[in-house]
Amino acid sequence: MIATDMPQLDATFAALSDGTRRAIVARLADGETSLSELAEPFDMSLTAVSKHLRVLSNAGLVDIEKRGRTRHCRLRGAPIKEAVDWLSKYEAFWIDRFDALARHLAKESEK
Amino acid sequence: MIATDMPQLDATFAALSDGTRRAIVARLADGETSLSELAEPFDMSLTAVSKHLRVLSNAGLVDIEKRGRTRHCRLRGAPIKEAVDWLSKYEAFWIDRFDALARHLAKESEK
DNA sequence: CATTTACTCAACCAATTAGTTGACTATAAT
DNA sequence: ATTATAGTCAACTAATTGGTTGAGTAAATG
Repeated sequence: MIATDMPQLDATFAALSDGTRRAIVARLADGETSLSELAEPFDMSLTAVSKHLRVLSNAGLVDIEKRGRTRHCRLRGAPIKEAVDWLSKYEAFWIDRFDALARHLAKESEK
Repeated sequence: MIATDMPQLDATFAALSDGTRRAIVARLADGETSLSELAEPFDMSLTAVSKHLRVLSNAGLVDIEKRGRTRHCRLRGAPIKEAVDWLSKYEAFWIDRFDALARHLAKESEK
């Protein structure tokens, strides 16, 4: 049998498969914010953005903290790291040749 | 406005959000195979696996070549690289602390 | 106290997804 | 020529997704 059952990875990749949610992640990388501020640049209802945020929250990508009447959102890195770790297993397929060459030469020059 | 429209990235992350498809990717990293061979370990119909493979193919993650009556499948790295490149922008959030500390110390010691 | 702000919640809708089965086509093997 | 293999295609189903609106709650402000 093959390990197909990795719900955290499912959730992370699914969360990142939507442009609005990736934009939210990008925004949160610049600093914590409230939902309203997050929603402002998007051409959709606050409810819609709230739902996207919940998807990110369920995937563990953002932390939502109730502070007074606003919700403070913070980016969490752990799931992103897990995704990168998974993708890294297939490095051989996506490392571009210049990179690969550069690394090879770097290793050589260490000797 | 924010760049939410990156259909290739949408497709790549969506394709990778399913365990069966990730298992197919993992299998193909070990070498090219036919659909039947790919399908063998899974507890689902050949049609179902064929559909998963089509999702991967549409996302550009695998290349399907008709060879006689079998389909030969090969992993393509470019979309994976694009995903890694996107995720790398948020490195600061997922680099683990030992790594981060090590880098910090390395930089300090350079002075 | 009244109002505005920052949300949540429930109900609904249309589109997509992940799976099934049954019928079909094309190639290879006996 | 017959049969088995490798796979596609169409039709169906159940669940999920991404969006909407309208009503409601909780906290800050006038």
